[in-house]
Amino acid sequence: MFVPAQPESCPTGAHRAGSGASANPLPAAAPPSAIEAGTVTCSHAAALAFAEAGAASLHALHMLAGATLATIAAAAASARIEQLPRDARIFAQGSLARRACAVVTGSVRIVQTGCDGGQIICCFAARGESFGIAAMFNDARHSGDAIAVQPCTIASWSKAQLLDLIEASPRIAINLIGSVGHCLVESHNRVRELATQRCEQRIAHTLLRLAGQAGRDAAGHRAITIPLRRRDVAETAGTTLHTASRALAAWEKCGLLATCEQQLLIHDMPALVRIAHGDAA
Amino acid sequence: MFVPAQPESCPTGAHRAGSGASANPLPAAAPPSAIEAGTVTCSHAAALAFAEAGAASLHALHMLAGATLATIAAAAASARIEQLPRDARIFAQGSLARRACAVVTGSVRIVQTGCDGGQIICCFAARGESFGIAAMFNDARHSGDAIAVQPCTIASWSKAQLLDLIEASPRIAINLIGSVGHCLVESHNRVRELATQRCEQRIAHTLLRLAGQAGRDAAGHRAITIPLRRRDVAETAGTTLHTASRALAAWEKCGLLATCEQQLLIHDMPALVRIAHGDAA
DNA sequence: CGCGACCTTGACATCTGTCAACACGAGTGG
DNA sequence: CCACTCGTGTTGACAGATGTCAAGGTCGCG
Repeated sequence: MFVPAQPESCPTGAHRAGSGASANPLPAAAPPSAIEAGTVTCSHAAALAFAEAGAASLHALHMLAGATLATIAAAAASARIEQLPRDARIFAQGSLARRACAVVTGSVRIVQTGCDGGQIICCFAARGESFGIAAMFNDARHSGDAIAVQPCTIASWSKAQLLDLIEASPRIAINLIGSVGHCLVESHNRVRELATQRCEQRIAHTLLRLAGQAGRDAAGHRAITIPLRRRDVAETAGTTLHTASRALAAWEKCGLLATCEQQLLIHDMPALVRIAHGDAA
Repeated sequence: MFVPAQPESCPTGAHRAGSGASANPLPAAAPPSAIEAGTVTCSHAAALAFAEAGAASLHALHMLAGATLATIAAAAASARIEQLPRDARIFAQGSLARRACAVVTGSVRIVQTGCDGGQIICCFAARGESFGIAAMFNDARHSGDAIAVQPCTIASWSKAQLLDLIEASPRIAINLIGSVGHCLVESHNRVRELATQRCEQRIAHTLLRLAGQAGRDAAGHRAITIPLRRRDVAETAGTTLHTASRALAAWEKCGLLATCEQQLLIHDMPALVRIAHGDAA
């Protein structure tokens, strides 16, 4: 359409395979690209349950916000709905983007690996959010792996199906522009933070963003509902595991936050905001 | 639509005004938000010339790629087309996104300023590209200033007009998703580079990206048609003026590239690619 | 001539990535 | 049951890249 050529940087899977660095070879355990291969991993009973709940659960998808009931029904009819286990790979970096995906339940992380082995987490997709959209509409390849952080229910549509839905209800396209646009704005914020702020500040920003995206309020604290390893925090904040670990350990020590079963609980939001602003330097 | 709340980070104009850092107060010379205010700065003669050329020039816009002649005519009919001088501000960070813009001629840079005064260039928009889209479809505020790098011709539509166009031709929405999606992919690449690569590599990547986006081949070299100050390179690569200057000066010294009237000429692409890959460490 | 915008260069401090070692729990196989 | 491996997290020491501070140079312009 308007992408003149493959960009010069090389985050593609093909390159990655050729890299000698191999900081993170693909986990042999993960089934390759469940969605792409059409490998439905849900049990029969679960499938039935979700067929019933199907249209109902799609109501909550952001891409269908404001759509008519007829549109939602049409979307539900053409959607492929799958249940995937933790760590399943939904699509692979470098593969052609054939399907648009949305998270019905669970959460997904999009991981990009550079040809030098450097990894970052592009973003997390939480309940209701779409992912894998950007590449599809450019007829391009996915710029990262999509991995199920938790057991997930994922809805997906082929490009043709999605185009049909859009033709019938441009509202979906509007929503998708908003969705991708929101990611873009966040990404630009991350770029600025990476370019101009300290590690500590960036980690704080990362937590605040995640708390805003997938937070749940509880007794006196706010919990990030996406399970996070230290490594995830590091790769989202654009630093190393070591630095992230140090910062989080220090904050735990002074009671600012706590981790409980890979869930982060933020006890003192104002303090975190202050750190993010660089006030408490 | 689906943005729960304003993110915790604070790149908005309002914050910026309150910041004591003020590394870069707004240039007093620039007319405030020409497009927003409807301040048409083109001469009468120029206006006439462009009214004639109007529909013709819009053909080249990526957002109208593949659209029918009728659609393009409709777009041309509702578009506001303006000529802006160098350094004009097309919209301001923090202002409500009311109009979708596209570059007919010239080029635009989108600059984001953090509340701490930190600045980055989110992206450049070259001929044919759209900008200011992401924020508009989220009913949000612009995440950066849009500044004319050169004298520009800018087409713009109100949200209502654009929605009408999309209703009539969903293809436009598809193109816009692709456009925003392409920005997103590039932005993720930048995030990865910032998080994992050295300054030199990032500067090299920056130049390669710009050469791909707005390059012109000439006798034995490739020229970046967007005028670039050292500072622009630095803020695009996510480093300081000083470091960027050092790297570029060194590369000029060994004949890898040259600058001529703010135009960068790359003489040895393969070498630049090698540096970007980190081979020539 | 003075001033501002832009660029260059040098010296230095320090943040943070890298290397290394260790602890802990879960799973696995003997 | 034990030994072992693997993934994950923590901590310390250290070097080096790069931001910061400082000074000066060039060019265009009023």
